[in-house]
Amino acid sequence: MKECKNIPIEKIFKSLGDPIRVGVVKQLLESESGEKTCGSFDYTVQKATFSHHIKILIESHIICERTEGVKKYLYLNPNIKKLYPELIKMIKKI
Amino acid sequence: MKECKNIPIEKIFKSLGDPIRVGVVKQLLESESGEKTCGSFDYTVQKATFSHHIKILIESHIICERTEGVKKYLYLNPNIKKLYPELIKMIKKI
DNA sequence: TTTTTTGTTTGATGTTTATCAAACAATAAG
DNA sequence: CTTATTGTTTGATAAACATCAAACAAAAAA
Repeated sequence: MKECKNIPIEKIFKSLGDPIRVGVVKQLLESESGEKTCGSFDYTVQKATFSHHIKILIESHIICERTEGVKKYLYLNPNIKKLYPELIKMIKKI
Repeated sequence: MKECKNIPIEKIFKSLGDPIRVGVVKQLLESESGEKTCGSFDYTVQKATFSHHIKILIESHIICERTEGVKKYLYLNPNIKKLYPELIKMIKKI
């Protein structure tokens, strides 16, 4: 099974196979600036749980983070957009 | 989170978040006729395990089955192709 | 009728996952 | 220095998952 720049497709699918995680990506796509702080998302779990999901998205290289003071800004990995533009299209449809 | 005709996107992603299952879809895409019997796939697990993965793909409506005598033919769900053509494109890239 | 082919189901086992509460860490503000 | 804000880590728990071997089922062939 070929891989695209070390981001295997099944890992991407697995990462997005959870409503909270796919919700994060959707909310990022809908955000004006393209980035959001962890605390600014809509989610239905405890923040510890949410933090866990964010970690998974970062480890699978779907999102990136940028720290500014005490806040952490999340944004979509530009590589993912380039490698799998179809993925973005799909999630925008939801 | 909106759904497309009762096939929620995160369920699709979850189903495809496994190398064996995404491999099944890929092999179907590569097959001339568009369908294959269970036994004709390349896989690295016991047939009981493979059968389990096939069940998951069918329950998430990614593939369909058609029985002919003692054989069972699998093919991609035409609805998935219509609703998420991007998905097919992604998997073809692998 | 017996055997072969094709695939499923069951039961067991170990792993991974999602979740929470509580404690923690780092920065900023008072 | 103390408190508030923002987010992470840890430890525990229950559920889901991947896997295998063995038994099973249904149709076809011998």
